[in-house]
Amino acid sequence: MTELEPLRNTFIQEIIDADREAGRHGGRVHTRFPPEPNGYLHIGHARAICVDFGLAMLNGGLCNLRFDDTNPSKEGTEYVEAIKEDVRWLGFDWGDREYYASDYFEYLYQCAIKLIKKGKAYVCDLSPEEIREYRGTLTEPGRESPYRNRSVEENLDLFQRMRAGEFPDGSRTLRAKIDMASPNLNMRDPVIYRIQRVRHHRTGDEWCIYPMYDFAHPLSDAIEGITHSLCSLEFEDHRPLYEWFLRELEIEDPPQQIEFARLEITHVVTSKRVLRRLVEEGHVSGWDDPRMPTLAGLRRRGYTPKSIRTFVARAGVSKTNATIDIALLEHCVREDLNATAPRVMAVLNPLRVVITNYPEDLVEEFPVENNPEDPAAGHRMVPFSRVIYIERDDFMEDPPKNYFRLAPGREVRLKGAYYIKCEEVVKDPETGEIVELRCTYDPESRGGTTPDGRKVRGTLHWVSAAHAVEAEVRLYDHLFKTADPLEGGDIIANLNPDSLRVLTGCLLEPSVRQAKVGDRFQFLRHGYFCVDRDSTPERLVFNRTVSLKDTWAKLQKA
RNA sequence: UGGGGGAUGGGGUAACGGUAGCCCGAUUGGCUCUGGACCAAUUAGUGAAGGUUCGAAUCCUUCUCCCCCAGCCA
Repeated sequence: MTELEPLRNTFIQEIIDADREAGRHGGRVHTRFPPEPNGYLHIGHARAICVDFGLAMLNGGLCNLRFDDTNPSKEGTEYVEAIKEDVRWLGFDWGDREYYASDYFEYLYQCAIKLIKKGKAYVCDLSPEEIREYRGTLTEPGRESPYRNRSVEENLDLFQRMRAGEFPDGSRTLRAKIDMASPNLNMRDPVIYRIQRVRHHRTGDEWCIYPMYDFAHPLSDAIEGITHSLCSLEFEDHRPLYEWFLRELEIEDPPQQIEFARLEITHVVTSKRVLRRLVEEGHVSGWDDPRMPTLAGLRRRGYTPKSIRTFVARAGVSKTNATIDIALLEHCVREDLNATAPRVMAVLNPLRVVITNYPEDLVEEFPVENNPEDPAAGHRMVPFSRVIYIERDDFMEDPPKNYFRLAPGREVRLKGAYYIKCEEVVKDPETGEIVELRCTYDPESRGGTTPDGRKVRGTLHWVSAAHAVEAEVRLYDHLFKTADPLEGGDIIANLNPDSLRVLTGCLLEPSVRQAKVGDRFQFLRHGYFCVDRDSTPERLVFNRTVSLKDTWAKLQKA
């Protein structure tokens, strides 16, 4: 995965280098990717995955997959399966190191007991509202809980009875005894265990008390021998707490938490809450709608894992909150697909062309290269006959001077076949719509060049009417029309009404007939497309992954 | 007006006291049987003000702006 190489150029790598030089952690590098199984992974997670796994890989270390499943009310097995599939798809392997915070519940419980015995934790009877009141504010210190100075014995007894299920949900908590006057709110006696009678997806009804993230995370890292615990910026404030637990529990060779910025992209939203809303309100067809920034959506859209890794590496990793232009992501898929996707001719909006001087029943086959970027890809034979279809946009009755395509009296090249000249435009007498072009071909131009070497500026793609395969093509655009989906405060108002255009009756060259779900192609002069899972042999369905850069479109706009 | 972070061309990201570089984008030109790709060039930057120094994006001082934190979420 050489595309991950730029990750060496990050402040995290510098820390790793310094650690190794100092001989810390015995020179080991061991990271973890710790998703909470409460939703689908999205492009934002891709950075975390690439950084966690990538940095381990780049440093000859290991990365664990650990499900942070300490809140059963939101989590479920369906998510763990989806997450595993997505991480694997992105190209990473955690070997047999698939862990769950819930595997450590007993150990965590014992750690809590230890804290109580040290006088560093206590059972608190305050209600959630009271805890909030006692916590103070950003500018005022908190007040100590009246239960703060219970004896070790009483705390031990109460905590054991919490576990035994003697108290109702929410009635008591176990809290770390730190400092209610700390300017860091996280240090104001944070709750480390709550009572919650919710069935856990792995431990079932074994527990009715569950540890909080701040408590479970450092200890899970410690158990797994993690050296560098990488997380996002909002946890910077939690680092003192992370370290407090490790210190109080006398963990040897403790892991260190290092924070970096989340990945934000223009025209994209990565909030789980918002993504869920889009799905639930039907603005998209599901979590894997090709417009969704989920890994499942990107996969269905046709993005390659490699292009996403490249994107993450090129975007870089820092502590600056930054929004990367979606153009970089699109550039990365184009770059990958340009090198690998077989070319195919597809007429999305067909215009019938009759070549009047071409024999009525003749069918010729022309070789067309599968990928000019890759000679090894070879070529295929494409059938040609008297009636063909070209793109409606490739003809203009009254063209501007910089239009190189077909127009009355003009000559163009049909890719790999012949030069044709437009002789007549046939219109529907009622509507005036152009229904057919009547052209002549130059037999001398067979294969795409003429002996006289005359230049033709335009080369069009085409399909033979008699051999064409019909397909549905779904054209996707950014889900949000504004670079910042939150602009103006109303996400829904910023939805791009043209984010999906479904084209039916598209005509493709016959070589695509065998295409299987997930196969990727470049439709010549259009963009990159892949076969959608809705596709059947009778009814092919393609998704546009990304368009080709279109300088003509740009010229038109100007 | 508590605490924790952050500011380098249009968007990202390097440079760790010594030529501000790279990627994306944009623009221009070249090439082309994809108006793609490719090639070349251009564009444009150290948040502000002081200070230290032969020399400052980098060190010091002050200021400005932005992000995060008051879940029994992670």
